[in-house]
Amino acid sequence: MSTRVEQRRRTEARILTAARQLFGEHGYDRTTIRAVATAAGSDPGLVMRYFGSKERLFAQAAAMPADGPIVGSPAEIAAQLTTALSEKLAEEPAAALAALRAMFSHPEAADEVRSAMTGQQRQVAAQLPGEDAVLRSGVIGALTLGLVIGRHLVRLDGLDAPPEDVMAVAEPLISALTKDTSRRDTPPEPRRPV
Amino acid sequence: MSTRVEQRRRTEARILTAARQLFGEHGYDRTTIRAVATAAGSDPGLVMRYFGSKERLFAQAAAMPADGPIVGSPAEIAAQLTTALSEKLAEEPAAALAALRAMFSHPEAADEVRSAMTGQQRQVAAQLPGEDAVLRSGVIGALTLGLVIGRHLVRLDGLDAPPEDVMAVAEPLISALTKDTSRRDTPPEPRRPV
DNA sequence: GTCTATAAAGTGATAGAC
DNA sequence: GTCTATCACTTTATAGAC
Repeated sequence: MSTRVEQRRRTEARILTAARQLFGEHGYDRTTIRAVATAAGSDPGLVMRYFGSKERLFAQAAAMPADGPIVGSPAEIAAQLTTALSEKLAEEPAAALAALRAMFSHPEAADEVRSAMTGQQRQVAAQLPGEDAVLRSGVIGALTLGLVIGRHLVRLDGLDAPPEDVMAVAEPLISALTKDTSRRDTPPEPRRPV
Repeated sequence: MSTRVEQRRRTEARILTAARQLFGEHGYDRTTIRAVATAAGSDPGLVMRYFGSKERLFAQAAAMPADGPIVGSPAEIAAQLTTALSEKLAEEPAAALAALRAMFSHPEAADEVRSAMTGQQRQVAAQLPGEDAVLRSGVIGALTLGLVIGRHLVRLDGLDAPPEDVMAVAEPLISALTKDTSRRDTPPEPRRPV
């Protein structure tokens, strides 16, 4: 309300945005409170005062926005997973990227990512047919992880194509993985145009 | 030859093994020269004397063993990629895992991994049919990356299955990706037994 | 309330004792 | 040749000046 708390809210938001970007670029250890403060046009003491510790600042900056619940037939599940992935490829999800980059050196970040992914995978696996539903759901997770990391973090060759093009290749894979694999092995069938 | 250089060689090997494991577990920054020395039953000064710097120690410990050249028809390429992936899932490639974990916070490690993967992807893409060969080859890379990371580094749910089981799910995907996607979209066809 | 100065701890690297 | 002691630096976190 008052200009005081308004100003503080804005500073906090600036700090969080700067933290998200720096954690996402350099990981946990190499992102210093000093650098965050400078990037946010503030100062280290203030960052500590607002967030208490580097760890708590990270937790707020890298909180993974949970995808909504995924329910329906295999085809519907495939569609929802495809849409979610498509968004993650198109729009550089800053908080998730910070968590993803940091997870390889900062165990707390790994827990955050793992619990988010495990939650979704279990949910999906429970609705998929086949004895290997858990495994297939794990492969969907791996594919998603690989595509997001490969595009935004590692910048793998070929993955810098327009999101629609990437999804045109990924969608049939996800679709196939939502069906019972214990009775198939032939690759996708020819279709029409590109 | 002499016991002197023999002993030294063995100590160097012990240090390298310890370094690989620790870099693979904790990443670059959180692996200290002191910890490596202790794990190798040696001492920090010696590690520095042998390897010159932490960066050079890492470079030797995390050098990615290049996969052999990949050539042939799409089906042959798929088979070779499948075999290579299968090995990476079965045997915990210590050096590669060190490079993979470190790459997210240590740019030098990222270069190492990226150049290894890009080299292989370009090679594969050049031999695949279709306008989107580069993209499909990138998706193969992302899938491979996701599976290796998901299994060994992140321990994603469902990916702790026996390597053969994981490959039974992954192989049709790789096979599909080696074929021209610009004319397909239907998922894999039903087959016979599990 | 905001920021400066500093404390406490841990790092890679080095010099020199054995 | 091997290892101990230490340097120079950087970090988070805190205490207190404005």
